[in-house]
Amino acid sequence: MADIVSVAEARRADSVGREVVVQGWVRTRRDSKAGFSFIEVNDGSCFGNIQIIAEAALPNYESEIKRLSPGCCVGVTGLVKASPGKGQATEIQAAVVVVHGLADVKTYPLQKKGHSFEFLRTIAHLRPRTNTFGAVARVRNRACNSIHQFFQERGFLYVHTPIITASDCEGAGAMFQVTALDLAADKERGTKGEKGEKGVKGAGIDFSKDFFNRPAYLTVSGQLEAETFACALSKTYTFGPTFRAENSNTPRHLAEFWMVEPEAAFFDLQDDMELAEGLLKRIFRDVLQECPEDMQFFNQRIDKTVIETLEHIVESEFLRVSYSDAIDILRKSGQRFEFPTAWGNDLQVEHERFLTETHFRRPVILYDYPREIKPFYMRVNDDGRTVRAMDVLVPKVGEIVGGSQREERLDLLERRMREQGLDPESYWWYLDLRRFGTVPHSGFGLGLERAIQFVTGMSNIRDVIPFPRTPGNAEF
RNA sequence: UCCCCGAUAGCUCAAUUGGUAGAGCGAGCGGCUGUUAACCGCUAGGUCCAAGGUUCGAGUCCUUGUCGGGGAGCCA
Repeated sequence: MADIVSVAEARRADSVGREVVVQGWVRTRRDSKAGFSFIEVNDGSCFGNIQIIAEAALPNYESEIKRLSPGCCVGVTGLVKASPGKGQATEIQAAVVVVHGLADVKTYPLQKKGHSFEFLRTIAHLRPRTNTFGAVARVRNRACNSIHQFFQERGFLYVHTPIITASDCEGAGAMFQVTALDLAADKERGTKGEKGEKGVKGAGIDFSKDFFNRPAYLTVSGQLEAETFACALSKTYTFGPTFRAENSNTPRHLAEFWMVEPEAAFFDLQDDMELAEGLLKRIFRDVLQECPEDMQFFNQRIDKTVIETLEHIVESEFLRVSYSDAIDILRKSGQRFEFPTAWGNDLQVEHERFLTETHFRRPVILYDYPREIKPFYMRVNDDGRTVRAMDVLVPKVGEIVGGSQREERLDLLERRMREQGLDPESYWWYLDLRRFGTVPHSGFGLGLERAIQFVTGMSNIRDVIPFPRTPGNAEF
């Protein structure tokens, strides 16, 4: 009886001699006048295809097999043999070829040739069938697995923070509002009655009658909620989707993206940096080891330096440079920058690129930023002018991790909130963590897609998430 | 949101100073072949993004819009 096996398994040399069934989608078919056809089948289990030898003697050879084209779905029963040709260790001599579904070659959008990523984005439902997007999917899966393993092995608890949140002031950018109200109907009412309020946000809408009796939003970060669990269970992390309604149109931004956010009690900024460095190295090492074929592909077709870069990073220490030292380096560099490099200004992309790509040529962790340019929850240093923030910057992608030691002192935290125009009242539960058994703690956020971009060398973030959400784009 | 660039065959792209639309790949047919981004020959295939405008004449110049790319801001 034939075993149902993956293409990955059938490709292994030790499968020679086995009677197997493989199932997948046709990539190409080449006919030989010697009386048979080569069919390449891929099922996503690995980068490579399995080559099927289909003899003309098969009963459905003329009726079906010779009509097979890219995109058709087949199941093949046959004997795995050592392949005499170049390019593959094994092939399958087909005894039975079942055609599950044909794909009309005139209308099927994917061809044997390479397509531009811009075009593939317009057929996001079919692009997983391409080499590149299959490889991205496998690498992304591997990275997610590594993230969980990394934290689980270190005793971090996976906490599910809410997707819908009522706190509209997490300070990480514009939010998507969530409502169960019929906004179209409410808008009509509003414009009929009070003409003056047209155009005002929420005009004519009474959110106290909404589902949550208040305005609600999609989360921009699980950090504040994760802190509540860190202040009880010590080491925690969240890993889930986050949403930003910013009108960002860049190859590094998405409206919906996945973020890893560890939050750990008794961790200071040093511990936080070590944790971030360890996590990134773990992801890189695992992907290199576990996805060699996919990485080889990225190295050949996408970015000829990715493997070398990742190997180098895994072996070397991330540099740690204070914000103040970074400003000194930039000022003394002799480089001309569009934006001034004065102490107190936030670093611009050009500055980050100079540091990671020209000056240090590797990942850098910057820390101790000016308090004015960082959010309220970051712990103020003894100098009073900096906070314990840290950003991990990598070449090309830029900021991949942003984190900090959190302010655990109630009075200072409240003062910082008022400084930034926030009302401590609305953060009563967050402040309770400092009121009752406060603890030094730290955490960071890792943008999953940016990490995948860095690992694969893919230049546009829209091509490392299955279904990208960006301004004006949610077709699939 | 701002700046720059682009949109022509199914895909990737050409088209001179404004003068009747081209190639490669893909597709169809034929040839050849243990092939592997196969190869060789022939054939078909176009609302030149949309709407206005300038002109005897617009793929080409102008305006507006839509979509895409690059850069910037916001950030992860």
